[in-house]
Amino acid sequence: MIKIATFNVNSVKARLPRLLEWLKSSSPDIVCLQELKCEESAFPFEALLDAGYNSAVFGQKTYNGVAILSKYKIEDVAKGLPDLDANSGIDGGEDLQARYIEAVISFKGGALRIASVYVPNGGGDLNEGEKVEDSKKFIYKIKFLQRLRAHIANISHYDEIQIFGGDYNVACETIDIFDPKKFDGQILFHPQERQKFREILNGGLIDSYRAKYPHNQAFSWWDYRGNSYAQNKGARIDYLLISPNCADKIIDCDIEDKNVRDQEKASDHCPVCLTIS
DNA sequence: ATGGTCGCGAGGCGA
Repeated sequence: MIKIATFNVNSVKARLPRLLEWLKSSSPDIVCLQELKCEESAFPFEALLDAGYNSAVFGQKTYNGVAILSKYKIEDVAKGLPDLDANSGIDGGEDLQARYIEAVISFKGGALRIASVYVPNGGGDLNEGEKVEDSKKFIYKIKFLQRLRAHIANISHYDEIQIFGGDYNVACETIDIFDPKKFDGQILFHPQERQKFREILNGGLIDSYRAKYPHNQAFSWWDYRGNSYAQNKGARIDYLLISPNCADKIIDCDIEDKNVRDQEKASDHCPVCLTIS
């Protein structure tokens, strides 16, 4: 058995005590982290090594930043999505935002490819009369999802288990957001981003939590504002997407908000976990 | 309620 998790920590430095507590209680083997909000040089490698985890880090000052933690050796680390579309128009063709890291992890009985993904939020203030789907940030989000889908397709022929864990900033279906009518056309639940997310699933990846629990409503993120967690006004935007060859290996999936999201100095996200045989 | 609350870094941006 191997336990894999994804957790948007909203600053790894601010969250370090909470992260270490959770690692101890949950004891995942592999963790995808997002929103480190620090450069690699400031990442708490030693504290995590003391807790039993190796780290591979793609950092960035102030914003973004992704990492992979593992009790096992981390190999073949790749940072950033390959620029598969020369006309992506992102920072002149090269994406300078640290939103994707991928590696191979070997353990007793096998190996898997793991990616930590931080899809752009795509929201924010709009210019006068501007629609969500016309904003620069939203267009960047859609392009990122397209690039991610293309990369997943390009490596889908490998003979290995593949897991793409992360904050996708998209609630997939109406069950995945607390007020789907209110959020229809808004960020996190706009038809265009839901379509792009669905294209990734239709490309062959499986939403492991939904596969295990087809009808459960469970959220992985609650806004800091408006006392949202206490009222359970959240969304399921953090996913562990798995390759089809892993579908029959699912033992359990958990969204671990208890003793995490309700703590003092909590992230606005909670960990999502998957145990496979 | 065009608000609200975090984190970063030192004013405003991003989420």
